Order: sequence, then C-alpha cells, then structure tokens
Amino acid sequence: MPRAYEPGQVEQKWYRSWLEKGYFHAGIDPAKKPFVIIMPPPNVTGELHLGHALTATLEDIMVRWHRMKGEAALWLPGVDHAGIAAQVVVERQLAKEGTSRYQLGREKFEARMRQWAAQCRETIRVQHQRLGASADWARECFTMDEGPSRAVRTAFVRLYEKGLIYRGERTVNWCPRCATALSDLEVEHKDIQGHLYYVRYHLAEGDGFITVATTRPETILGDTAVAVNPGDERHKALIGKKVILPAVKRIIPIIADEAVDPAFGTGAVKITPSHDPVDFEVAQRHRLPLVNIMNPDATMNENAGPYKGLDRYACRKAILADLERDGLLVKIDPHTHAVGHCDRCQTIVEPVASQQWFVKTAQLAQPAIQSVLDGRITIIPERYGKVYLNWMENIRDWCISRQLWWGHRIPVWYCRDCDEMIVSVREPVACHCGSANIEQDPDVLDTWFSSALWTHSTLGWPDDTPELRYFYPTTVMETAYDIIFFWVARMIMMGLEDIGQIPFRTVYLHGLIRDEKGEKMSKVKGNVLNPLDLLEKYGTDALRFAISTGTAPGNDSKLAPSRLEAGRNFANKLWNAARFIIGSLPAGSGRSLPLGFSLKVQPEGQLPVEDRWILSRLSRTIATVNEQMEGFQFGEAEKTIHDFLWGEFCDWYIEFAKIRLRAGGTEVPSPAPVLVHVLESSLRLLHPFMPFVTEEIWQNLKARLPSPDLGESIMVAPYPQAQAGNIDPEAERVMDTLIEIVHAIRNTRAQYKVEPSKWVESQIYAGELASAIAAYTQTIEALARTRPVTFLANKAEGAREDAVVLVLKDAEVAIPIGSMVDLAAERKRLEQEIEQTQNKASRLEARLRDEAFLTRAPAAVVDKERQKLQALQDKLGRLKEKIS
RNA sequence: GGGCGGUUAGCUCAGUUGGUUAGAGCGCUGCGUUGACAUCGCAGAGGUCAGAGGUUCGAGUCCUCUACUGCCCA
Repeated sequence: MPRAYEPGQVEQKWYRSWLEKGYFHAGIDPAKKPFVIIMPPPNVTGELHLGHALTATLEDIMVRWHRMKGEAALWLPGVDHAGIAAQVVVERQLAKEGTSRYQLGREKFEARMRQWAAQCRETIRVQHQRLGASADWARECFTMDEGPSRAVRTAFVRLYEKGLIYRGERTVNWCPRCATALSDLEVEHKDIQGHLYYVRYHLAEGDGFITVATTRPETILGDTAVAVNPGDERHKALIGKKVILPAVKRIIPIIADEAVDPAFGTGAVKITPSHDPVDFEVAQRHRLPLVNIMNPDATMNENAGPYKGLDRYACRKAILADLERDGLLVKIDPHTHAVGHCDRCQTIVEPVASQQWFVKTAQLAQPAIQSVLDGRITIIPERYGKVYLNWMENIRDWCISRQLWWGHRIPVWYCRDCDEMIVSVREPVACHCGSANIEQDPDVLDTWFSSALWTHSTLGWPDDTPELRYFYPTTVMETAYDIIFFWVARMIMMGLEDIGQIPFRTVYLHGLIRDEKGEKMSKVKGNVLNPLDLLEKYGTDALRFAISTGTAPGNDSKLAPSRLEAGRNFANKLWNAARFIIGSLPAGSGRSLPLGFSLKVQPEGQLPVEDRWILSRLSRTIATVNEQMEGFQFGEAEKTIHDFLWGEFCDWYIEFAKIRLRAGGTEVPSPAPVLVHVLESSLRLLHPFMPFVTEEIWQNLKARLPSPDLGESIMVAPYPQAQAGNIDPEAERVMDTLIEIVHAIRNTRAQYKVEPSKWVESQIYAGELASAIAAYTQTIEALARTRPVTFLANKAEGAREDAVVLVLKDAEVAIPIGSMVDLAAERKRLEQEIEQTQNKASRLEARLRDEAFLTRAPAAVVDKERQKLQALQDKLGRLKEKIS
C-alpha cells in the first residue's frame, strides 16, 4: 500500500468492477423491501454542476445504505429534455454557425436537438459515474423516450376528458426572445428602477381631461378604456364620458371598477386588456374589446398605427416624444416596481392575452394538500411543509403550452374541414367527420408537465407493469428546495391523479451550494466550480465528504477549499490507519492471520480493557449512526463516524495497540483481531459516504484474511448493526480515566515547558480503579512520557509540597516539579530573564525622569510608558520570588 | 404587502423530543521528523450562543418583542 491514498488510482477500477458485477441493478424481489429513489433528471443543457453533485451524493448515500441493509434498492437515473433551456443552448450554437432554427426548419431542428440531447445524456452519465453514483443504468430514462412520451400524452388526454385541461384566451407571460408563453413559476420578478408617466387624455366632448398614470406608456396603443374606482369622488363626474386616446385618437370610455386602487397615481388608470392580467379581467366584466398591439417578438403590430414595426422600447421613446410634443405628458416620477423576467434568458416578459392550454389545478391540489396534512408524505426539513401548503392553497391554473419546437407535441389535432378538435393518445388518421385534412397543434408541452409524471412514467405507466406495482410509491424524493413547486408539488398532484397513490413517502430537500463568499455560482460571475475538477484534485470521496458534511437539510452551504482538504485528509488518515493495521498483522503464510482467527470478536472473553472499550464505543457509534441515518441526518452521521475513527480509534486505540504489539509475548492477547474487526466494521459504516477509499482498503484487508464469509465487495456487504452486548460501561470508565491521566500529564508537561525528550515522575491515586489503572503503567509511561509512575494508596500520601496535583474525575495525579525542571538550568534561565527585564525597566525609568519627555509627549504616551514600567516591575518581582 | 429562515470561537458551520463543563473543520500560538499518517502528532488560546423580556428546577434549544440580514411568494 502506498504511503498516501491515491484516489485517481482506485476510483475508476472499482466503479468498473461494481458495474460489471451488476450491483447497481435492482431486481424485483417480493421477499425484499423495496427502497426507491427516482433521480431528478438533470437537464440536457451541458454538464453537471455542484448542485447535481450534491444530489448525486445524498441519493447515493441513501441508496448504498439501504442496499447494504438488504433492501431492493432502486435508484433510477434519467435526463430531462428541458424544453426552453435546451432549445436556447442549441439555438446559440446555431447562431454561432451562422444559421437558425428557422433556416433549418422544424424537422431538422428537432433532429439536431435529439443529437445534442444524446450527447448530453452520455456526458451526464459518465459524470455521475465519476461521482460514484450507484444508479441502475439499465433503467435509465429520458423524458422524450417512447414510454415517458406516451405517459405524457395519456395524462394529457385523461385530464382533458375529465375537464381538467382546457384551451382558452388568458393573459400569459410571454417571453419575446424565446417567443413562447411561460408559466407563472418560470417568471422571475425583480425590482426595477423605472418611471411613472402621467398622461393627459382629453374628453371627446368639451375641453375637460383626465390624467392617468402608467409605467408602460407604449401600451396606450392598446387601451380600450380608462377606469376609476366607483367610490372615488375626484372622478365621479367623469364616469360614462368618453376620452380620446392619444397617439392613435381612438375614442374609449371611462368606466368604474372596484379593481382600481385610488391611491395609485391619479386614481385613474388606463385599461389595456391584451397586455395586463388585471385589465383583462376588468375588460371581461365590462365587455371591453381586446386590442393586441404586439408581435411575438415584442415589436409593434398594425394595431399600433404609426408605431408599427418599432420595438417595444423604441415605441415607448417615440410615444413619449409625441406626447411631450402634444403637451399631453404631465409629469414623470421615478418609480420602483416589480418586473417579470424570463427565468431562462432574463428578457423582460410581456403579459399578453393569448390562446393557450391550461391545467385546472384547484381540484388536483386538494388531494395533494391532504397527503401532506395527514402525514402520508413527510417533508424534510419540516418548514418546507408550510411553504408547500401555502403555495398549494393559493395555486393558480397552469399554462402548459409552449411555442417551442423541442418537447412533447400537444396531442391535439384540428380538423380544417369541420373545426372539430381531436384529443388523442395515438395519432389520428382522420377527423370524426371523415376528413383526413387534420393538423396537429404546433405547440409543445411545458417540460415540467412530463416531470410531474416522472415517478410513474419511469416505471412503465400507463402500462400496468411489475415495476410499477413493486416500486411505486417510491420511497424518497430528494432534490433542491428551489424546485419544490416546479417538481415536487406537481409530482404529488399528478401521482395522486394518475395512480391514486402518493408518488413518494418522504421529500428530502437540500440547500444550495454557494461559493466561498456565499454567492450563488453562475457562469456569468465565473465562480462556478466544476465537480470533475474538484474530484480530480481531491478525490471523489473527499468531494462527497466536503459537500455532504456539516450541513443541515435545506440549508445553503459554502464550499471552501478547506472543506475539500478536510475530506482528503480524512481519507488519507483512514488509509494510513489501515496501512498500519495491515502492516502489523502477525506474520504467517502470506501475512494472513493465524488459523482460527475470526472477525467475530468475543468480548466476554478475557479481553483487555482497551479492546472492550473500543468495541463498546464502536457499538455505540453504530447505533448512533443508524439512528441518524433513519432521521435523514446524513451530515451528522458522517461526523459521528469521522469522530469515532479519528478521535477514538486512531488517537487512542491504535496508540494503545502499538504498545501491546511492541511488547509482543504471549501473556497479552494480540490486538490484531480487534484492530481488524473495528476497521472492517467502520469501513462498512462509512462506505455509503466514501465508497471508493472504503472499498480499496476493504479489498486490501480481505486479501490478507482467510475469511471467505466477507463477500466479494463492501458494496454488497451488510451494513453494521449495533451489538448491545458489546456495550461495556466499566471498560469505558477505566479507559476514560486512563485517557484523562495521560491528558493531564501531557498538559502539565506543556505548561511547564518540559523538553519533549525528558521523562517526568508521576504519582497516581486511582481509588477503586487502582488495579485496573496499574495494569496500564507501561502505557501511561509511553504515552505521557512519565517514569517512574508510582501508585498511591490514598490521596494524602501524594500531597508533596513541591508537586503539581491534578484532580481528575476518578483519579488524581501528582507530578513533582523537580522531576520536570532541571533546577540549576531553570535558575540560570530565571537569572537571565531577570537581567533582561531589569535592563528594560532601567531604560524606561530613565525616560520617565526626562523632563523634556514628560512635558512634551502627549499624556497618553507618557501614561502608556508608565504602565509598561509597572508591568515590568511586577514581572520582576515575581521572577525574583521564584529564584529566592 | 404575505410567508419562511439566519444571527453560536478570528472564518465557515453543526448542535432533532430543553438536561452535566456549548462542538467540528480551517485559522492562530507553542512544541514535535520515537517506523501508520507533516494530507500528521501533542498541548493551548479563543464563545455573556444578536439584544431584551418571559415560561421552567434547568433555555443555544420553547414563547413574545426588537435590531440586523437572506430567501420565497405576490
């Protein structure tokens, strides 16, 4: 074994071996309890980032743990076609090539997308494998595969037939750059420092006017009314009158509607039903016409009259100039307001009334709310349960149509001859009227529509498959908290709708990984850390350790290099402990243990205290770890294992064992079996977290042991279970006392600056533990560098005047000062220090007698010097006292 | 505007039914190359757990308020 752990050498070797042996595959086994995680599929937009690495790590921890517990552990991987996001990526590639999707045409563009998706799928799989992900690759799915696609069409048709999907004209969020509608969730609201423009609308009759305030003056072109609050006295007289719309000179009415906030602007607002959701509703109530003034790319259309062809912001400028010229622009106030941006491309979205497909959500939400309220689904951390319920209870209809070329085409056909609509899972050949002149809806579905089905579409739904029957409901849904609505909430609705059962029992939400300064990683900022670079530099286990330890569920974490180093150091520490243990195994045939050696250690035999102690501690550690795992406290569990291995096993047990090994002989049993047993158990305990280093060491160990019952890989070895019989409070008490004694002596040595090589004398009083402690005289001597050690029958005997007495919990230790310090040398050192101190003090005294200094220097400086002198004199006094 | 968090050692963070003396990693100080490990060892310094009040035998942990700060939704 090399001196340091070299992750690069071993990781790929073991991953390939696991893969070849088929350990990742979860078969249907009615005798076993299934444990199922459906992986949230990464987008086919490029490579995995650290968030994916965290997802993969946490899910792998759970799956490996359950697999080792003997369950049928299925981790089903997949990738998501990612509608807009992926289309944006490929469109950018096309732009670089000097072409566009329009030039390619829909069919060729789709082929190009498929090619890109296949490439990403491969990249993502390989990256997951580098992370050690023990996913069932044979079951890997893609949202656009035949099965999931059929699931999408089936779900759509079923919802349509139940009246839960409808087509209608509503105000949707329109991204002019992506040229598609978005759902409310895909819009990011940001506060923008804008302006509030006050514009005068003249009455059609007479010379009165009304002033309205707006943040988007270009939408004046689409106004079909001016509205005031019916209770607003200022404008009461104008209700029912008509005004002339500036710029386009259309005559529009002044109406009264409760929706108008009298406190906003002048209390009179323009109504632009095609370009504002509130105005749309007002228009519905008052049967106002809709005037759409924009093209899909947010340039002005023919309804904008003279402004036709201008971009929305150029149009704003032009209109403002015209209003100014005509004396209709009353004033401009600075105004901060929230403006929607496209989640994917950050373009400002336009609210636009248009024909779209919607899911009626209210009815679907009810059972989804119930499933969390009654505890069938548990959300971790708990507080996100409230977030979920709050959203579900205020849910709004979900716009699912997208004007994209990449995604699941909406399974609706329109007949050109009879205007009939055909909604069908399979592609129809003809309309009911007999006409074959039919055309499919050009739009595709929101990507999240297919995601919502992912827990069952991946298991074969809509077919009644054995997989679906065995693995559904799945066990855990693990993902980042920022997609709780996109993903988790809709999955619960659709799982309940399609299957009639919850899709998963537990939702585990992790936080975001930020950079060292706490900022969100983004390509724009250039602070993105690539997981592959990190695992190559520090090792995969170190990376996994760094991102999964020391964080609580749902909390963001900062990733600093020191965390990665800590992970690497831990792997190396374990590696070296193993190296020591393997190196110290009794020489025999091929360094294997003598015949009769067994991993099954029998603590009831006459085992030394430290053996019983470490076995007891191991058992407690195993119990704690299992408890923490059950409670989804993976970070805590990892820390528990880390602290046991480093702070107890390495720091104390191995140090005690060294002394026994050095002594040799036959009267003391060899520590080898216990060393091996504790190491081997700990490796299994740690394996879900750090799969590679544990397998490498375990295999090294196995090669030197004659035990055939170990199995062929740690991956499929049983997870350790605590043995209550190994708990040994008596051994713990003795060992604690031994540790305390060693600590106390070392501490005193350090305080008195005793040379490391010097031996000091010590006397120990250990009361009822005396004989137990006395058996470890040699060990205490070696570890604390104290000799001779004598034992006292009672406390009084130790009370020598020149001894430091240390009072411990179950013992007392006395160390004669003379044994620590060479009195002659110490006297010399003290004399030197006195001389130096005296010199300094003299110089200060001289300065403080200097009249010039005293009168000219600032009082504070003089004061400081006086204080210095005082401190020196005080020190001098104490030094002199010591020497006398 | 509504909701949810955070504030614990110099830094980054753990601390799950309230229970002895509040922990870790990194950093810092001093010492150390005795054959597992310098990716290490030994020892140490460093915290009125944001502030105020309350409940309790007992509060970092529960309640109320305040301050600062972050996120989500509208």
